[in-house]
Amino acid sequence: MLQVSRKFEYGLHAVTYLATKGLGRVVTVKEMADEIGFSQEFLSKAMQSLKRAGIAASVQGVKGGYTLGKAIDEVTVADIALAIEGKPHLVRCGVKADRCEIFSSCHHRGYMNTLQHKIQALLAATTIHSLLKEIEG
Amino acid sequence: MLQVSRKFEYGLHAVTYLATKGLGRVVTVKEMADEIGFSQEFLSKAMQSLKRAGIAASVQGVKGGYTLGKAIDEVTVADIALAIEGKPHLVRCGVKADRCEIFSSCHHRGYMNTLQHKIQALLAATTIHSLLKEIEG
DNA sequence: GTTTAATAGGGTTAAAATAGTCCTATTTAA
DNA sequence: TTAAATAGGACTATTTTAACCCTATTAAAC
Repeated sequence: MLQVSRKFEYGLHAVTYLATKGLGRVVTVKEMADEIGFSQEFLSKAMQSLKRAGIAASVQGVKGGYTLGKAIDEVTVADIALAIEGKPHLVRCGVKADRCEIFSSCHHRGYMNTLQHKIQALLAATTIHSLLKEIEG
Repeated sequence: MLQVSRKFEYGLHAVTYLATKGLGRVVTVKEMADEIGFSQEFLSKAMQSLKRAGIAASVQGVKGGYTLGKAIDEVTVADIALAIEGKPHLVRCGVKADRCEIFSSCHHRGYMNTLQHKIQALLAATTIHSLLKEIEG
């Protein structure tokens, strides 16, 4: 259905939230979940993915939490999608050839691949910095 | 995960298959399923959707089947996606506001909407005619 | 007229993906 | 030592997608 996952939406909100708080400020998952308005446990998973990708940095222990791991003009929406949803596959055969019954005779692969790259380029064209500017007006 | 549905893939293959056969030729679902290589029953559903949208035309009864309903330069990949998957909703709140817990406080809606429109524009930029040229080289 | 091969489509089941929860371990400030 | 946080594995529930089954309708051929 060409829809992003909720986990991605959560992650994007979290990153923009962290960004408005500034690079230094350590924010707990609880605070973000309360402030933005969704499930703490699930947001926590998104944060772990963002951390592994270096987009967020974490501080463990009491007084711990998350901060941004990179400058806001060095992270794009595509990076966040990659961190949370993994490599994009517009069509099944991208995941694994044997996912498609007609892999060998398929004529659309070239087109679908370029289409996917173009969509990726759209996501990569927005940095958190530019997204914030759009939000704040 | 930003992936198109299999039904859409089926439909796109069917449309390009019909296109190579020419506007006049009536083709059965069985022939297409055999030739392209997938489930007749499921492809049948895709064809019904394409027919409702006017992209395919049908002939009932013995010797019946499907033909293209429009000229190949008047149908875009976006039209096929719309016919088969319905109106696109990149994010849940597009489907229905109450699908999102934070609808009223959400800051990303504007961006996600423009992103969606850009993706639609990508799909709308390819007609069956241009897709065939790409395939046939 | 009857048979046959096709589309039309409702309804149900099966499988896969997504979302969400639970539990335990680890870390570190107080 | 306690408490508040991240880390992450394992499990469950929900939703979506894919597939299947069955019956009706249509129209050519006989």
